[in-house]
Amino acid sequence: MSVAHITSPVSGPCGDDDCGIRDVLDRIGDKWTVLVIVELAKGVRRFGELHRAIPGISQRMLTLTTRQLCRDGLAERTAYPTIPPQVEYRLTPMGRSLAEAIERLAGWSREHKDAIADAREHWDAAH
Amino acid sequence: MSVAHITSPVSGPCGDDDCGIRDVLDRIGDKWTVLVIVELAKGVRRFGELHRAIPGISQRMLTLTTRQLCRDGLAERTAYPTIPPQVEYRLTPMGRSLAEAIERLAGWSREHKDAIADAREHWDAAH
DNA sequence: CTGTATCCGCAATGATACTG
DNA sequence: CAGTATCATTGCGGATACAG
Repeated sequence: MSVAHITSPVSGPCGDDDCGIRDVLDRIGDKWTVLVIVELAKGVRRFGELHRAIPGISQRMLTLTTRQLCRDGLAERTAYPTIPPQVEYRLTPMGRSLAEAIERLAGWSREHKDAIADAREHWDAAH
Repeated sequence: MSVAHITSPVSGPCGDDDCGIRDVLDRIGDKWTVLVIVELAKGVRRFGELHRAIPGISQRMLTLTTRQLCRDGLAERTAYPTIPPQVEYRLTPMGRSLAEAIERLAGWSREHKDAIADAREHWDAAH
């Protein structure tokens, strides 16, 4: 019982009103999770397919990322005991709803990408 | 010249279709940015107010975070040369639109928080 | 093919002291 | 009050080798 909650400096029980925000970011704010979700949003994918579809990710990180998605109930893993083994990942309904929310954020990014780039240039020029 | 693109394993020019997703996360995926944005979404805030409103953040990280928000055109800084000095931060229109997008994500989190917690318990029990 | 197990470096963050 | 400067720490993620 009482698993060690060693690390929870900020993501505590939302001290004020940011309930949920830190939660999401602790879940998708890492380097690879969103990319995996986005790829899985396109359909069922095998381990190797994900690996190839997401350039730069290591086997290790892909394993860790998919595992956490499964743990959080955002994805499901199906292993076929064939030889060689074959494993499929797919989003759960909850995972798909998260994928939609992420897509909206991506939309924001696309809309404001240029404005941000401009702001940066402007700022960098003055500093 | 060809500036050294030493590190841009993923955040490159969106190799496939995830255009924008990595961009946003590179901007708000860190430990403090969203918290500052959310706090500023409530209104104008002074440096010290932000510091107190966001438990656990260090002066250093608050400085770095606000500065990046300004650089990206998401927030504005107004310094009054009084004694002691007084500095105000506020979101720009673009910053407010991002705050809204974030709030929607937070909404998702609140909606699915329990389901995720359940999924974790279930998973942890079986592993 | 789909992972595990180790080792390791670096970048992000924290802590502390100092300044205008 | 609102930073800046510096050092210490830590944990994420990369590389590599190995396994079922």
